[in-house]
Amino acid sequence: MCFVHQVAVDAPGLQLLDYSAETPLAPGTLVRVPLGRQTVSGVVMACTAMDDSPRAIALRPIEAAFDTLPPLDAAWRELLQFVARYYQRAVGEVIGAALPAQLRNRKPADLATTTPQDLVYRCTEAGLEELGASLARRSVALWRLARALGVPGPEAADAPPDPADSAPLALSEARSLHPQARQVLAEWAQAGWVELVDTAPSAASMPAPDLHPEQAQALQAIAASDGFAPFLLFGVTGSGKTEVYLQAASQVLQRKPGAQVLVLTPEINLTPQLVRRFEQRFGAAHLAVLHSGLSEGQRLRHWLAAHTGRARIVLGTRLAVLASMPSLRLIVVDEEHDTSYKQQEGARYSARDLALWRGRQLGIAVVLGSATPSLESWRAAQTGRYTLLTLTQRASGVLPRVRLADTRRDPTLRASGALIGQTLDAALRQRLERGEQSLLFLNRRGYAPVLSCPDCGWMSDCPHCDAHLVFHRTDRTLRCHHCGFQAAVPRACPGCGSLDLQPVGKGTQRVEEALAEKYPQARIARIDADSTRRKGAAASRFDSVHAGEVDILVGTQMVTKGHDFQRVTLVAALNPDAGLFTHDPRGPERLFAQLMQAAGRAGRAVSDQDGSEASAPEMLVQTGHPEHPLYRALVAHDYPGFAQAELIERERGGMPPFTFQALLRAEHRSFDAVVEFLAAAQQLAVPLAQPLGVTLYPPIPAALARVADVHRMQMLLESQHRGALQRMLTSWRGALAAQRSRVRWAVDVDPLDF
DNA sequence: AGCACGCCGACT
DNA sequence: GTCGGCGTGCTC
Repeated sequence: MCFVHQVAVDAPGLQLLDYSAETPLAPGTLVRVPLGRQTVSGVVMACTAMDDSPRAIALRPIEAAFDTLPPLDAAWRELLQFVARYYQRAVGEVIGAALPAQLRNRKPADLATTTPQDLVYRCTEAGLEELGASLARRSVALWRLARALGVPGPEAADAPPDPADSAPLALSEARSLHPQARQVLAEWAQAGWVELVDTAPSAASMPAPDLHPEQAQALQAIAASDGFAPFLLFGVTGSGKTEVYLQAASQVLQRKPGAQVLVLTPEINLTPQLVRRFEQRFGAAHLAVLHSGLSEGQRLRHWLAAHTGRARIVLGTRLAVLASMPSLRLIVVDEEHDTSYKQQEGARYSARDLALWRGRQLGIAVVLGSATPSLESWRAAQTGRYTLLTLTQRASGVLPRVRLADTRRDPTLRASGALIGQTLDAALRQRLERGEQSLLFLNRRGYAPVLSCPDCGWMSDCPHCDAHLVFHRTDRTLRCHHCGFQAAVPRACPGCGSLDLQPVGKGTQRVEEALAEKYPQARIARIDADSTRRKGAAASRFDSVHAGEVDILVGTQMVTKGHDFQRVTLVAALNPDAGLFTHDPRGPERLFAQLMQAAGRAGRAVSDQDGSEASAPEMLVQTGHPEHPLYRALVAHDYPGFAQAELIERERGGMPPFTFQALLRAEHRSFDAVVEFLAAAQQLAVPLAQPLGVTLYPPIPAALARVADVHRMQMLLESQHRGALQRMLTSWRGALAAQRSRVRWAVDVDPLDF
């Protein structure tokens, strides 16, 4: 007697494969199976007794099972299959995205050592006082450990230690700071410098603050819900959405022993404050974090904590939506409009949409939070599919006043290269005089987006992409932000030999330089992808802003996310107009969200020196189109009005959320090959699309038509009905695969970028 | 994705 | 005469 197991194997491009085993294995069991010459991990999806019917392929046996692990439950397996089906990918590819790499390339025996419960240490008062002095000056790793526990650095040796500095440190984290962390911490515990924190699942470790009436009402609605209940929590920055998440989570955990909560956030490294609040409320031991910045070891540990139910709260980025959570009872999606929830390679899933799918599957509440919801969610709330919960009060001060500075009437901006108009200049000087902080943001890093020759019109274009090389002044390079190409700045124009090459446009570096020249007394910091590439660089820059060591902060969108700057009273957008006139239909929506989010960074500064009242928080937008409805809505803080207008446009244009879309993307080094492939694809699509009422659009070049010498084109499909589009895609995909083209292609369902 | 097999250029 | 380039095909 023998049993056939259908296994989802960790190999992109593969559907379920059949393997044999002497004894039946439960569905969900993680196994190691032979695949060609190698051995890979997989998940048993089904098991049947072997019949006598002859098979085309001889079965190979399952090599081993991870029998110390609980099997993946039916709900998770269904999720896996759904993602593969809906996003038109092989199951094997989704497995690769969902399981941590260490599960995928480890043997079951190796796993036993990583499963014991994480230990969490905290510094004692004695430790805070004495530990620092005991450390050899040169052991950087030991200092890293000590600092993580809250031990003050050597420079602060004179100041009395503050017990509030003590921070809990999990052994799993400590290992990444010091290779022998286990031993070192054990020794420190012996010396009485650190103590083990009780990590038994118990009541919350920090009391919850009182809610204001709107928050209480929202919490009440979530708590009272039964079955699948999607909520849109609509509230401006500072209106206390996070506190609603925390207390909703807390209620769920109290109500049902062992229950789990999933909290999704766009980019975890930009939202340390959110992580900290969940840690403080529920204790680090009950929290698992899942994001791409973790080491493989950490990733495995946190994944296992979620899978075994040890973690009560799982906080993570989009990939966390695929985590195994056997007792999931509540899902929160913070900043639900954020486009980083959409995976942009491989299985192009939307974590926000999958969160809703899981919520429906399990019959639980899903809370989507945003100050500027996606139009999809806003419409769902308008039509009653989601329950709208609104927070209008801002706990931490008033909303900043938004002012539009008309750049057309500003003589100072006439000069070529001028960046700071009169209005902004006055506002900046006022902040500098009062010792308050300002935040300037623009969407270009580098010094200038392009270097150009005024004589012959030559531009610094990337030889490998259809994009400009960006001029970086600090190291005098021209860099392609798409393929990484770098070149030295040419001495003379390659076109005509002119020596007068000019930077055109403004990047963060150039703004920083202009500010330094204009305000020599100001302390200026720049935060963008270039200045924060080093690990921890972003955090230390944000810290110095919080500490008041910076007067003017310049950055890209990065600075508008996640961080509350209490001392910032002025936020300025230097040149956001480009976002108004893109060909991207979601351009305005994104611009509005970005500006609103930036506005939220301006808090009510508490003047700490002489007790005088701080400036009222203000946002300034430099624009040549102050009459534009988007800016009008921004000034009025009127998201609903803006959304209403955009939705009317969308409906008129037959665009999402009124239709459903899919994109076939194709790319190859040979342009002709791509054209040929898409022409064939279109031919195949016509007979499939017609009976289903799916609209086909002709192939067009992608927004970035060439990246690293690879040509990219795409073709759009649209339908009134999700189901019809799905059926069309499934059969089309089969026909395309049968083409055996050398062109790389993939279907993107519900695409965000065109 | 790996990892084969499979036919064409520069080396000991 | 080989070593090896990566194009295409398969993995139960």
